[in-house]
Amino acid sequence: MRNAEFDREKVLTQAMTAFMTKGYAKTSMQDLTKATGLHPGSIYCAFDNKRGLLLAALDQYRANRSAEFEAFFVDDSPTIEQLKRYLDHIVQQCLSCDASKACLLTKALNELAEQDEEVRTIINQHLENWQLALAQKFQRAIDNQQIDKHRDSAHLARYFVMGIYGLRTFAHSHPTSEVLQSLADQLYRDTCR
Amino acid sequence: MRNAEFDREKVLTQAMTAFMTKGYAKTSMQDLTKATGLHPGSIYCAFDNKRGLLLAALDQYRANRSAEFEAFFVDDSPTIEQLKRYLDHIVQQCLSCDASKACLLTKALNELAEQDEEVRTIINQHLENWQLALAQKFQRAIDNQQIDKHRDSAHLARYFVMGIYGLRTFAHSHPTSEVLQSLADQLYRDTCR
DNA sequence: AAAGATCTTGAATGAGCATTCAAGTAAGGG
DNA sequence: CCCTTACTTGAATGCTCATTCAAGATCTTT
Repeated sequence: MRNAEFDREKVLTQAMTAFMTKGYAKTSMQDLTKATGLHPGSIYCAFDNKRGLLLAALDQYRANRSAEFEAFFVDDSPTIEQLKRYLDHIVQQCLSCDASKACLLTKALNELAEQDEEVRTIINQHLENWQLALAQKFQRAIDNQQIDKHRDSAHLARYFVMGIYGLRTFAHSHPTSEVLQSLADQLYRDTCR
Repeated sequence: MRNAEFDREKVLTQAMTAFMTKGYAKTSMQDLTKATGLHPGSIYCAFDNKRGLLLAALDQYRANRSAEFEAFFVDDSPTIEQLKRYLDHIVQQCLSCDASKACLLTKALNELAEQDEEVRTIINQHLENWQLALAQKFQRAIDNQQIDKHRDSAHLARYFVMGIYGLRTFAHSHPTSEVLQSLADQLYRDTCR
């Protein structure tokens, strides 16, 4: 026996960055060998092919974002304040100049949804889990009387998600932080009050 | 002298469809010759290269969408009702199964924004013009006391645009028409009331 | 320390890509 | 009605791509 020498998490993080920066189609295997430090053979041994590497990267991206999300909801401040801080965090991501401004899930969905049914299904599953997790937070805020009890948590979560999709697309035009923040602030008002 | 034999508008419409369906990178020149009926030489003669064809297609797409937009605002019904009908029209587009569910501008922006500064600038210019046109409609609605006079038309237009970006992304997960419509309805409520 | 198992290496492969260009074809002026 | 001019044609070009694989390296077990 002999174990693989590379750090899977590190490799996937670097692949994620490459895919987010150039998109799936424009990221060549040569780009990926450079980014990951792995030789083609190792990539094919570990991930089958380029598509397999994308799927693995998508999965790690999902896990990272999921942990990042839950971290906003561990303290005991009011849920709507936690939601506000989460939203502000996304605004900051959108304003950053590195690859993290994009969301790998939506970027891949945009590029591959019409071409690859399996990728579409996997990404939609991830996005739906995120939406369901958000709905739970909204429900908690409703239960704690921070949000009007007549509102529907599932609808609020969908609207919140829609707003974040919109913010991310809007960020491509390099708006000022004030403009982006004012959009996020209204999104917060329209969902949490 | 001798004139070109092909119908430029028809060719660009077919190229648009190809780019919207497969994305820019995955649409090969072979795809484009099939879609347009033109031979490679003719395409290179008329549009320089694949990128030139995209730019020409983007410009016609912008013109089509601009005309489509203005058509919603020619009658003399209240502006907010015109805005509502425009939004409902976009929901219908998002629900359709053909290539028209995507927006070529945002699709190309997502794919090329980080790679091609000129394309990004051109697309952002088009999107900003759309946003400005929307702001004028919102201002008209404010002037006619259909919308609270304390609201800012530029902000409302940005929020409306953000919502439409979000709706389009959301549509990739094939939601029911009820779900998508309820999101659009809230977007309408949050901007027009 | 030697054998065996598994991983790493990176050049080779063949397919598909954007682009070119020289030959073919048709229009319109004289 | 011919000749110039321009457009059309599509095979050829050279490049880049994803993928493979046989040789080499390294770890673990005995």
